[in-house]
Amino acid sequence: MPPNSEGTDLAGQEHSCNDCVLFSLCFAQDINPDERERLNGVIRRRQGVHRSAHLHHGGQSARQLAVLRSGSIKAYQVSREGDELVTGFYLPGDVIGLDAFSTGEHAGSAVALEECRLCEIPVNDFNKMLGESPRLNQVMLRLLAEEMAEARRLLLVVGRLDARTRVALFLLSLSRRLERRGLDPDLFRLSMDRRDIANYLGLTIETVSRTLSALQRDGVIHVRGKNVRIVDRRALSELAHLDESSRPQRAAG
Amino acid sequence: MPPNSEGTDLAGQEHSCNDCVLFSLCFAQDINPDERERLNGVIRRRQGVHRSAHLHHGGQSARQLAVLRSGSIKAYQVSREGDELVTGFYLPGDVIGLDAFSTGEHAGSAVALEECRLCEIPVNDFNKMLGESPRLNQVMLRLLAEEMAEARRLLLVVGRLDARTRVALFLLSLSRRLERRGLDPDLFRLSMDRRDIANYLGLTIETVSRTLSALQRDGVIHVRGKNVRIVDRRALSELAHLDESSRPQRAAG
DNA sequence: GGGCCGACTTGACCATCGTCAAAAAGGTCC
DNA sequence: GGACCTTTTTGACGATGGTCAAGTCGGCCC
Repeated sequence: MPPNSEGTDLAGQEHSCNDCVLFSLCFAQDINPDERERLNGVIRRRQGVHRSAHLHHGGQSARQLAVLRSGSIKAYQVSREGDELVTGFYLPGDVIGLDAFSTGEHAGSAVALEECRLCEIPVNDFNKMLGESPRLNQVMLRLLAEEMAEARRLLLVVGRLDARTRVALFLLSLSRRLERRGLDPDLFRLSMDRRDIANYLGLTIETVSRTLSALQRDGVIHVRGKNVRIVDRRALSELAHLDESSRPQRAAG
Repeated sequence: MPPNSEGTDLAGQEHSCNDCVLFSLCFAQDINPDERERLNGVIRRRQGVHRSAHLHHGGQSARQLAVLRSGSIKAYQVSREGDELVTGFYLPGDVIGLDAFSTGEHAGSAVALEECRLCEIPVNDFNKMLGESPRLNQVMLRLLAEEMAEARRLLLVVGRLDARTRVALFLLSLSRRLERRGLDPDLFRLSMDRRDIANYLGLTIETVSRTLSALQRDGVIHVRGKNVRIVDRRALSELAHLDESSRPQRAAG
C-alpha cells in the first residue's frame, strides 16, 4: 500500500478548535476567540460515519451544519427524472450543509465516500449565534459566495471543455486541495469511483477511463485503479490551462 | 411590428416602491414598510441606460445594488483566456449585483442588451441597512441561494443535455419568466443575439440556429430573427422534459 | 485458494455537434 | 434606393465522445 493512500485522514482526536490540526483550514479561525469558545461548547464531534452513510438528503430540513474532519464526502442532487448530478466533493476542513442555509431545507444530498469524522453544530445553536454575531454572518456569506464561485467554475468545465481538459482540471484541482491540507499533491488515492468522476465532469464512465489511460500513455500521470500519481505536472497544467488547440470552440466573446 | 415586441418594458415612472408595477416581483415586497420607506429615500432611479452600456465589470468594486425596471441585461464572466461565459439574463424585477455581495468586488460583468431603467441602491446605504435589519439579511441570503440554485440548474442543462433539449429549456424558461411579468408567454422578442444564447447554453451559434430551424420545421415554434412564437407548448415541454430517448446518457446514478 | 460480483478498461461503431464556408437576411448610413 | 456590414441560416464534412459489448482486474466471502 503506497503512502498517503488514505489521503484524507489528517485530524486527531482533539476536543477544542484551538488544538485542532484543521484549524487553519476551518472557518473557526475567522471568528473571534470567545465566539469560538462558545462554538466549542455546542459542537458534537462525531466519528464512525461509514462509507455510503448519508449526512442528509435533498429536501430534508437541516439539523446541523458540519465541518468535515477526516474522510471525504460526495454532494449530489437528484433530478426529477431520478438521476444523480454530482455537484462536488468535500475534503477535511470543508463545511457541509450550506445548501440549507437560507430555506432551512437541504437542496441536495451528501454521502460519505469513506469512513468520516465530523464536527457538527446543531442548527438551533448556530442560528442563535448568527443572530448575535455580524462577524459570523459575514463568514457565512463568504462561504456561500465561495460555493457559488465553485459552481460557476464547474459550469465552465462541464459545459465547454473537451474530455481531456476536464479530467486534467479535475486532477489538478484535487491535487491542489490535498496539498493545502498538507498531503502529497503528486500521489493520492481517489475516494470516489469512476462513475462519480464522470457524473461530476459531465462525461461517461468510459470516457473518463479512456482519458485517464491516454494521460498515462502520454506519460503525464500514472493510474492504477483509484491510485493516481502525477508524473508530469507541467504537462498536466498545460492541458488544463486551456490550450486553444485542445478545445472545442463553443461560442465565446 | 408584432405586439409585445419590446417584451421587457413594463415599468412606469413611479417614484415610490408602493406604486411600482414591479412591486410583486421585487424584493422590496419582502421587507417591512418602514424599511421600505427608508429604501425609497436612498434609491436612485436611473433611466437611459443604452444598449451595450456596462453596469459593472468583473473585478470592479461594487458601487450599488440595482433592481432592473425595464429592459434586459446579460451577465457574463471572462475567463483568463479572454473569452466570454454568459451566466444569465436579467429581466425586470431581477436584482443585479449580488455577485459582489461578500467580497465587495463584482465576480462578473453586466451589460445592457437594450435600453434599460434601473433602481439603484448605493452600497453604503445598503450595507448600513443590512447591519440594522435581520429581515433584510435573510432576504439577501434567499436571493443568493436562488442564484445558486439557478447556477446549478444551468449546470445540468449545459453539461448533460443535447442541443434540442437545451434550446427547448431556454425558450420555456424565458417564456415562464415573461409570463410572470404579465407579458405574452407565447409571443416574444429575444433581446440577446444567437451568440449569447449559444454561449449561455454551451453550444455554437450554428447549432442554436439549426436547432431553432428544426423546431420550426417540426411545428413546435415559429422563429423569424429575434421574434419567437411558441406554437406547440406541449411538444416543447415534452422536449424539455427530458424524454429519455432524446438525451445522451452521461453517467447518472 | 476459488468463485462470484462489481468496478474498470478496451474496442468497434456511430450520432451529435463543432468546423469551415458560403449564401441569405436584416440594419444602418448616405 | 443602394452600398456595406453584421447577424443568421444552411450545407458538407469530420472529430469527439456516447453506446454497446466483451473482456480484465480487484475485492470479498466461503
